[in-house]
Amino acid sequence: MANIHDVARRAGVSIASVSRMLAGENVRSAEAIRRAIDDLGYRPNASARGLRLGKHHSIAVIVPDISNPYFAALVRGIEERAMTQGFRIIVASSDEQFSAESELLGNLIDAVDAVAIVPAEEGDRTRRMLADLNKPVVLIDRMVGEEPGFDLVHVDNASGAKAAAEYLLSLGHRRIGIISGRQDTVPGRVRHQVFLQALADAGIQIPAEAVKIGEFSRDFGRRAAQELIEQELIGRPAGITALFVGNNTMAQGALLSLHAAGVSIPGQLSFLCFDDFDLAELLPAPVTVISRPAIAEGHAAADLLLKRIEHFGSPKQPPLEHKVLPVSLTIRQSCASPASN
Amino acid sequence: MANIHDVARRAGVSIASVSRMLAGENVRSAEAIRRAIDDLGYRPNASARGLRLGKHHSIAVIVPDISNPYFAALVRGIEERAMTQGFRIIVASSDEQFSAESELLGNLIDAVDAVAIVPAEEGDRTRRMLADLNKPVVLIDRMVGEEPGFDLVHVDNASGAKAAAEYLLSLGHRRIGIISGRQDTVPGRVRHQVFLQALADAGIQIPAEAVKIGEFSRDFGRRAAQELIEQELIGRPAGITALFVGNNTMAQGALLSLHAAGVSIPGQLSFLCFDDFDLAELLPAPVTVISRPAIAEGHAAADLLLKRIEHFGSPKQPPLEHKVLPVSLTIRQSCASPASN
DNA sequence: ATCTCAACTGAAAACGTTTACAGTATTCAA
DNA sequence: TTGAATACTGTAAACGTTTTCAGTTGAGAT
Repeated sequence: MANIHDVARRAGVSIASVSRMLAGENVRSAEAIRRAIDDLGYRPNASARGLRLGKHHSIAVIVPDISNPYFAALVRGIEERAMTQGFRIIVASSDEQFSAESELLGNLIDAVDAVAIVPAEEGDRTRRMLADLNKPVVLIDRMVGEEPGFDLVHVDNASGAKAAAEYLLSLGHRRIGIISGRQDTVPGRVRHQVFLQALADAGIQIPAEAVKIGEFSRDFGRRAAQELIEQELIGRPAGITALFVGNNTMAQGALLSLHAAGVSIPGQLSFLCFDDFDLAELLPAPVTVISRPAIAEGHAAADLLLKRIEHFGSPKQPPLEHKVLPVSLTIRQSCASPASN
Repeated sequence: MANIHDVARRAGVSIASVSRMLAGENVRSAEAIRRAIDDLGYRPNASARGLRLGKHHSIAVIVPDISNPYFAALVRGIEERAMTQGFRIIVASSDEQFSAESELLGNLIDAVDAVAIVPAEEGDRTRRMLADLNKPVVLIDRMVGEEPGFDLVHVDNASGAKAAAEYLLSLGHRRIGIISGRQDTVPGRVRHQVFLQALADAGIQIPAEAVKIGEFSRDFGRRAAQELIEQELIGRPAGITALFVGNNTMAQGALLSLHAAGVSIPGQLSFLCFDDFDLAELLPAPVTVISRPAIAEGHAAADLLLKRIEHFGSPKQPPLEHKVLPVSLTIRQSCASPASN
């Protein structure tokens, strides 16, 4: 591989001129240099440049699982925006594990200028680890402590959960079940609590046995719905008439169980979940959802990061931003008024 | 950020000793060095190391679109395997465009040791571009020319298409429609031709108007099915009784149209497609598919690449490998015998 | 013809590593 | 106690850039 010296020699100039020409400065022999570069197929060495500049033009993106369509879309959004500024993204999946996450970051951190992360854990050790990185960080979707000290991109979980509750109430539901994700995460907790609060405000209390809390996983969704069925809370006169599920993966699992048990939606049960998903509209009962703008979240995260990278190290940092993106209730056909009984 | 000199000074040794200790060699002052490293929080600089070694421990992964669940799973497979060997992956989406792809690669190539790619175009210019990279390359899912000169990971498209045709024939279908992807790609071409050939072998000919060829996109699938409906080829006595679709995204689009038109599956039309997809089993008629092992493809690709990286530059390269992974017919409920009429 | 100023140029240092080489300390045998 | 062999150590060069600093060139004004 040709290096800058080869180019300089062939063009009959010093390496400084080549470097300057590449940087866009005025150089007398620009034409000769350009020709030499073409002839030799020269491309500046990224490591050398990174070493000299202390920059890498890369962003680490850590998500729990890249094969989850929501995170894939998020990554795509970050990628789109970062690319336009000449940044590349290095993607890694944490598997929702703090240990994997911190190891990943340890390996990656020297090769990137900034980190976009959907943290596995929202505890203080995550905050400390990220702070120790000493690089720009943007937190997506989740939190770490009260005052993380990083830029934030969230969706409006509270409004979404409230809208869900009010929609169900407006249809006349009074006995409602809920399947929620981990309460040590912002989306899990906010969606859960706001939904319950909105019901409480209307004087409705959910019986404890109709509340399921666990992992944000398809498998937990499946098991939780299965339990509800076995508890005879679904499809019975005294059972629940509506079910709210905290995210799309759990919802898919729940749907699997409900389907297997032959529960008719919305006939026997109204179904509503957070996060849209592919094909939601094709199901026997197209699912009504609170949908969120995953790609836009990625854009927002990248924008925040890019801005911070630009000013990093300088005395006057731009103020921390907390971007909250709107969600919307997408009404399809999985909810109906409860059969009067 | 502390560098190796700081560590050496604090431990009272030369930088060479620190470097050696880090490399796992025997060093008398290992303990002191370890302590100094901890105290200072020293981490070797990746750029400097990359510059010196000419290695980066990264793999570029180029897919058409990371937000497509199939590619996301593929990436995950590559990631899983690469990670175990201490390699990171740099992901980028080409949007199915050669220009984007080559630009991406131009930017990335100096920062990676190898490339895993699902090429946007299978033409010779792609082959040339990849060959010019002068780094290990593995082609996934698609081809570039007859003799690409790279390692290959494919799924057994031919067997899958054949199995699909034979299954439909065995159910008694004789008038069959097909929606296929771009014929300038291996998956598009092989699936299309083998399916047709298998029918031809049974003496069955598909009428030209029941053959739709286009992009591997949801939108094309939607339009193609819509055309079929408007041509009155579906749901009419003389129409087709079964439809084979070349991949999952087109299938989802087609399902959208069919659903909107109120076509009952498998009552009026048997439906079968290549590639499994999330929720396929939850649809009103759970879709029968030819499923492929996306994660395993990723593993295979990473293994090939890792092996080649290891031997790169040395005189005796391992021979080029072409790994073909099996697919399987997953029978659900979208296919039935045609109503006799 | 001379001077000033602007515009450009090149040599060299620096970024943080790894490693060849030459050197020094340690061990062991005699 | 010496010598040879072994084990470790440090110096310095190299990787390919960017950038400072001190020139050099050329244009324009006088």
